[in-house]
Amino acid sequence: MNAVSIKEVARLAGVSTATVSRCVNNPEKVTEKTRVKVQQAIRTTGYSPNTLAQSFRRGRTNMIMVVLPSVGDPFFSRVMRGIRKAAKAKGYSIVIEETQLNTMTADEIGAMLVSKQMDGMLLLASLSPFGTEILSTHSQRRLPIVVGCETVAPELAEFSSVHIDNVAAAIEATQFLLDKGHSRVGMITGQAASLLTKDRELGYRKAIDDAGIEVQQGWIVNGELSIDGARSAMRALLDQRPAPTAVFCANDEMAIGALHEAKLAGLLVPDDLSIIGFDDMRYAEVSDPPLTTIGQPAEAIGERAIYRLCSEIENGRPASSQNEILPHQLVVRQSVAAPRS
Amino acid sequence: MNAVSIKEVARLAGVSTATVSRCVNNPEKVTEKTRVKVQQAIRTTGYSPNTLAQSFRRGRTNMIMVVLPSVGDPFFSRVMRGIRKAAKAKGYSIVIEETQLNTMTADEIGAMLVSKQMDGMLLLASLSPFGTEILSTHSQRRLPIVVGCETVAPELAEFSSVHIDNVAAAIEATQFLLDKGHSRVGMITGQAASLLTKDRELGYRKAIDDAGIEVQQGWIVNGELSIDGARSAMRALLDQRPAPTAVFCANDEMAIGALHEAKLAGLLVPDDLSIIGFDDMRYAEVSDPPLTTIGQPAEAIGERAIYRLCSEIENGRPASSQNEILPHQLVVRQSVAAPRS
DNA sequence: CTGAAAGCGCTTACAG
DNA sequence: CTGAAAGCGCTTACAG
Repeated sequence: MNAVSIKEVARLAGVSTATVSRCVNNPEKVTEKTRVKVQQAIRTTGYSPNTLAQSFRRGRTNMIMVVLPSVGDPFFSRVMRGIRKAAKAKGYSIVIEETQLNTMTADEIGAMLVSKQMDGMLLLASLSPFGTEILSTHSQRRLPIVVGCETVAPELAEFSSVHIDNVAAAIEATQFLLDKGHSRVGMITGQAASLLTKDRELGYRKAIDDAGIEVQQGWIVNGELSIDGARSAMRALLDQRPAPTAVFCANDEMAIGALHEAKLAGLLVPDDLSIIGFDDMRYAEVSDPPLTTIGQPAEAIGERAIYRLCSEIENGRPASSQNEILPHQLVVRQSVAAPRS
Repeated sequence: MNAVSIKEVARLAGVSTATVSRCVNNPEKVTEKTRVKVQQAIRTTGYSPNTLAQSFRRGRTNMIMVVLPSVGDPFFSRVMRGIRKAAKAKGYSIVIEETQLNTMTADEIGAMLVSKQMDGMLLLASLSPFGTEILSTHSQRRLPIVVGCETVAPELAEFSSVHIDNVAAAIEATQFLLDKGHSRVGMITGQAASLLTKDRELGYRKAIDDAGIEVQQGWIVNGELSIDGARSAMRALLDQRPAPTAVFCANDEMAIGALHEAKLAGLLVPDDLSIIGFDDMRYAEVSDPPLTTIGQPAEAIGERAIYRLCSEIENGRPASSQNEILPHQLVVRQSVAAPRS
């Protein structure tokens, strides 16, 4: 049950613990003969250094905490791939933390970051109570924090970030609907607290506005970033008189729920109703009809965010935050058409 | 950047570090007066104990490692909910580890388990090279390991597990197809290495067999547990002459890919082809048509697995492993019908 | 109730 | 190249 310690290895190899340590960490500082002896002892005991003690002693864990809203969100598959790749290349390990909708407050996350001695944090989730508190508790310590995917909250402005231009992407999505000839365009958005959807909402409003259309009361509905929430939202949208002929959903998860609900209501998509999503998660391509959406360079976001974070860990936080904007892409499939008549 | 230590708090409060420690961990062992003084000092310094040092000193991390195949797999949303709930109730924190298809060998996982001083591990993924090595390296230490969701590999038989009866569930799913009148039933399964799908395959074979039907060459195709893999698999299935009129997919992810591919091939589901999935992940209900599938008590699996693991951590591993079987449930929706003609 | 002291497993100047 | 020794931050018998 309890692991072998360095002492036992030292005893078995007939050397000091310092030498064992060197063999493990700086083999070049040790004679071949000693090294062989020690390696032998390591093998027979099955010794594996106590990371806790190592990190404790070194004052450094070489670990990065990745905070995401939920394991089980398909969007993060690709982001994680980029994260793993970059972390591996830079020699860090990743600790995944879920915030699971307000299960964890900013204070808890912050305290955990410090108390677990993480070298830095990649924040892929935005909780509303996040901003100021994280700032106040940890900003003085200048803990390296990079924000990914999410737009940066004003209170988090001092941290660097890596994401697409959510406003521009939302404008593009909405404009695509407008260009098809739609004039009544609804939107299913996320909780008011969600920064992510706030920017997408901004883009939507801007596009509608620039088209000289007034956003009607009831065109923007909260879909709670979930399938079920989006289904209710879609019902509300369809109850409007006149109802929108096209709907922009702030993410694909909601688009899939909305799409289903529209079909349940007897509408043909895209003939009777056009739907556009956001994210291009892997289920978007195989939905019926395949979903037109905004593609995010998810893997690149993860990768770039880690590189940036590592650079901050190694060189300290830059004087001013830097926002790295990666290109998005409109993915045209079959859930959008011109309005009827 | 570097956190405040207990020393500084002690100095500020004018007490010993031992007293500060007591205030934090056993407040009842300290006078009210001292406690107030210390708490004040803690507040002004923003002290938060170094978990590393704590765990190191205590020889115990109170952490459980949860190993799952991939972040972004929607099935685990609900499992994680159960895990979190139980872990919180029992006072453990969770460390999530992804294995991401062979990115990590059994040895690495095992070494990590020991070196990170985890109190136990919940294994929700099965990699083929897992069994024996984990066993050989760590079994002597009797590290508490519980296997969840997955069927237990023979080499892992000494560990307890919590899962549904995959064989019975697969029989039920296949039987449902048979009962509708299908006689040519194909299956899209996972990699040969996947234990999970091996059991489901077993159930499928048993049901077909018991119906007096011979499983034809080419009826069982590897869909690699992915959407794309399942799409290829479905194409292969449809190339059969005569082609199956119904397909059992070893999980919903593949069912969704297969469903899409069937529709692309011009088939009507369920009229021309019936499809049944496994897992009842959240996208199953909103697929078109809604997917008939096997529902797993995902949250309960997570919860029970953690309780079992905690009990092993606290009371030691039981002499013989215990397998806890939770009830599954056939969820009838609209992707299955009687065969044509 | 409180403090002085030992020690968890490791690494790293410092001598030799 | 190698070893003796100090010390990372904390907790916990042991005295008092």
